[in-house]
Amino acid sequence: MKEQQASEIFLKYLKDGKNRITPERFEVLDSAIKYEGHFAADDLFLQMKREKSRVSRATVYNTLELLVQCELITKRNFGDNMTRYESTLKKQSHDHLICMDCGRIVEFINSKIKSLPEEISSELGFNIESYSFNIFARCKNTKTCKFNKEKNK
Amino acid sequence: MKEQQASEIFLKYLKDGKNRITPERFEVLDSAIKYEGHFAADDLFLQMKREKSRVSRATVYNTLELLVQCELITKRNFGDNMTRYESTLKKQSHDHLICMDCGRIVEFINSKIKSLPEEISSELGFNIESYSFNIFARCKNTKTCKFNKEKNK
DNA sequence: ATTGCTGCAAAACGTTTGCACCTAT
DNA sequence: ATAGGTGCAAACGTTTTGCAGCAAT
Repeated sequence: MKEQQASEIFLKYLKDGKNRITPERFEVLDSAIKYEGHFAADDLFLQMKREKSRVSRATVYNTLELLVQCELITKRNFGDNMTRYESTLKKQSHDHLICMDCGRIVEFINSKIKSLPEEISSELGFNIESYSFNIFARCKNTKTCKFNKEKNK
Repeated sequence: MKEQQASEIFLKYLKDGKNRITPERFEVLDSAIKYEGHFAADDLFLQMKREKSRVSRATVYNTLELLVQCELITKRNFGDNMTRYESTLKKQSHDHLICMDCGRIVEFINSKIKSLPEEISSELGFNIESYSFNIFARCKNTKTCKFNKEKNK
């Protein structure tokens, strides 16, 4: 998917839902797509602020929710009570392993997981919406682990 | 596992770790075991307070962490930025489906998941610590869904 | 003209911390 | 005697809200 397509999808979503089309919302979309890796809402807000954007914190938080709803970004939870987001643009669906020593997040794809969430939902009488599968682990080889929780968020 | 065994496990854990053995800590253990289903730290604190316990909020939060470390309770995250706990006493390991309409939490056991987290960790060069697998879904039959997010936490 | 969206600051929320006192060792 | 734990309140970091003004329809 190209960046321009993302704008089009967002535009369509806003129109269909009778949401207003504002420059701020597209600023947030652009910054979210540009952001490398996982980010908290406030990370994005601060980054935008650094780049002299005038978009407010409230708007960033609100817009991220809209972007989740039209599936341009994904919401993640790595067990630290902080919502993280991730653009779906360049990546296929994947899951995460979080190193409990250094906080590093490793993405992986495992074919055995793929069908499970839908299968289980159906069995239980539900329609799946999404799922999250996180593994919490520690590096076997501590040399590769930087023991730096702060930098790897 | 019986409740008394839990106290013994906790006692052993505290001694081995050179942590002090205090009545407050065992009060928290007892209340956590008694609590039906999943609970937030503050839920437990308030419940204890209602039952005239004098244990402080800080002690409840601290002790819950100790109980997680000796595996008497499990930490959960259902994507709402709130840490939830659950006694491991009466149940085997399981995963959760959360209804996005009513907030109901359905527990399930699926044999295909069991070995996956360890397998994947190992492949990636990590030692597994724990994992979380949550499915977010909506009731197919809306009649069974109470649409009451507040009460089903 | 009418809503809905925005920016700002303040409030809310769950959680953590600082500190003086206390208590298990 | 001395760490370490406790209770309390205040602080913290993330997120939400209230409100006046603004801008997309």
